[in-house]
Amino acid sequence: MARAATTSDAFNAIAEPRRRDILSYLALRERPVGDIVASLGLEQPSVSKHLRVLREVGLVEMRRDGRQKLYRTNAEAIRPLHEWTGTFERFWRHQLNRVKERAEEKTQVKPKEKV
Amino acid sequence: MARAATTSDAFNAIAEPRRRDILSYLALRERPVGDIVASLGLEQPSVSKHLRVLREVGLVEMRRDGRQKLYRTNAEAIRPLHEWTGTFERFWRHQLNRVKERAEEKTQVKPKEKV
DNA sequence: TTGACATATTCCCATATGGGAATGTAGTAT
DNA sequence: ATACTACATTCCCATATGGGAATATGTCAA
Repeated sequence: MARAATTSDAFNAIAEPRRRDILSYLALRERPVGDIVASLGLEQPSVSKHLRVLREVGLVEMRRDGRQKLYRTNAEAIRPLHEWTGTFERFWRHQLNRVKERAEEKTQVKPKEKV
Repeated sequence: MARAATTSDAFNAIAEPRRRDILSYLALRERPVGDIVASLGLEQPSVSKHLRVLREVGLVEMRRDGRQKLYRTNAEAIRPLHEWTGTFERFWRHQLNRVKERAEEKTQVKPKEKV
């Protein structure tokens, strides 16, 4: 088997940096494709392809407006990623505490240290 | 250009479901490779390859213990992902509020509704 | 209809997979 | 040295890219 499709889930879809840029850009408000092309400096077909991937995993939504298509980020779809990464929060807190403790030990050992 | 390397950053590394499983497994405490193989039911070479990817982007750390190698998750490396996804939190909150508002409107329109 | 505009799709290609199988390497024990 | 254990690497291959170029589709205007 090769690598999983970029459309297999949100984790794969956001692996591409340009798609993350697009998501950030479209989070503020809906925009036509042309705005994305102009603002992010990508080729139009490239943007369309990225939008398709994002749409297939539910990360963006689209509505038609005349001959334009207005896209916007569906933040709800990012939430599971935030929650999954959040399950590690207590671990990096512990790691930080350990670092702090060591720093405090050092301070006790070398009280003359410059602050 | 093809797709970015899985080792290009943490976003690409966690796109693979098995690597996410490994990260969760190794977050609790350090483990030898054999434990991962036994617990997650993957082939040993496959686990070694995934661990290499995770190590190259700093998501796991390793120390030798006799003939074993003990791996553990470096939660700090997951933090940037949590923070990036967190930038969308206010947006999904807004979306939720809108859903709630509409639900409340409905309740006013139909006060006889069963609760 | 014809034309212009906005977006999407298709085709081609270099590249990077992830799995399976086989092999390599390092550490330990005898 | 030999044998065994624990991991890592290599080779092969089917598959899925993402970019560029070209083309197709859809919408509005005259």
